Amino acid sequence: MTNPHFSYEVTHICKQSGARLGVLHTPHGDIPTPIYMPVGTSACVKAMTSREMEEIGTKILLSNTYHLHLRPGEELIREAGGLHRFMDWPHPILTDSGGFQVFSLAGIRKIKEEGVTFQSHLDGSRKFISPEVSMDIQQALGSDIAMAFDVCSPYPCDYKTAKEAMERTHRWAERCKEHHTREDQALFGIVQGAFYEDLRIESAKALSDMDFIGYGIGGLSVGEPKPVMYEMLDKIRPYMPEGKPRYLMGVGSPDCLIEGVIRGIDMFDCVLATRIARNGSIFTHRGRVVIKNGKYAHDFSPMDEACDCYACTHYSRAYVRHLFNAKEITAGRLASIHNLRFLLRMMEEIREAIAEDRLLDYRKEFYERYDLTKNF
RNA sequence: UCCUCAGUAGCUCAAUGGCAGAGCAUUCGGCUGUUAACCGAAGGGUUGUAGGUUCGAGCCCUACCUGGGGAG
Repeated sequence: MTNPHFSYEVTHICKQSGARLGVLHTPHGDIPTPIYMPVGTSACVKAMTSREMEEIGTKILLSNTYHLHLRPGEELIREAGGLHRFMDWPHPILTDSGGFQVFSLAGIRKIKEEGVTFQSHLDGSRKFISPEVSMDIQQALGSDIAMAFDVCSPYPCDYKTAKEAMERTHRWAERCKEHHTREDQALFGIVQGAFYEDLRIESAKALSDMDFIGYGIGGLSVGEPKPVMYEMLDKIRPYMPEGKPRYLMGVGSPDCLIEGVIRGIDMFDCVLATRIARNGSIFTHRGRVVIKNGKYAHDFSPMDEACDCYACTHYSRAYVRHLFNAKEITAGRLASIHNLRFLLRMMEEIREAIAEDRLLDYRKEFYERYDLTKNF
């Protein structure tokens, strides 16, 4: 199936690692892959303005069907002229389907074949989202990429439950495809199957047969050890369509980005960078730093001397630490600017490394300088 | 000078005569398709001082010290 608004081309394959370099063309611009997508759940990357998002090099960002449906509602956003205009982001947007919210808000929902009934976390009112409803909402929002409404299973998860969740995800994927009509919006299917190799492979094959424009890999990074996630990626890789973008959903620590790209992933999104930023932690080229710690009270060097972001070129650790200490709202803003820039720049480096066939060297250099066990 | 009230964790305050606590602050940790500017943990005390009563005193009694209020 061809769509005039979307195409994905692989431009280079790293001879050293097999990782791919590509470009995803969308109605709001081209996206170089592999790419990291900052998350703006409620039509806003927390603490950031769209101008700042552009300045740090964001190519595409994420928003969320579930949250925008509850507030302010997709009709208001349609009235505003669509999500791009509403939030002043003229570049690509991907919307998550709400499937993950159904999973993470467990306890106040009931999943049936038809769809999910749940209580709004905002006012307790009864709501219903089905594959069709999710498609309607995402089409009203007008994102460039819509995600299928899936069933995410937990970790650990027994085989029967995982299989049922996967099979329902497949049936729902068909319904999403059936109901999705907007040509200027790409629909991605989502591979599930928990942590069972055969289910993951079965899911990858089933989704491939449905011929989506791109594929999410869901249900990972839900509490399992990293090697377990990496193993799943290795297992399904041969069964993922070669000419389509692969999106590892919800993964975005620096080490996971590299490991994911090496395993053939093209797209990532993650709240980690912005969440830990607001809570006083930052990424640096040497590892994670809890910048609110007392030991930085007199440290007048930048958060990361190797960083080119606005925060690092203008402010010191002591200053940012003071802002956290004083509960100034700018603390979370500066840390967010930095953490997002850190990941975006790292992805730029990864793309360069792929182009120069030296991604394994890049990974080696990364682990030599980036201490996963200590904070500095 | 007298009367009166009050002195408990860095701060503001709890605690029938029966294991001395909370909130905030401090320190440290966690955070992966955001219900998160959030959540968790730890450190911190000769209960103003000195005596007394009591099996047992932060609490009751005496004196003193410090501070607030009042009278003169």
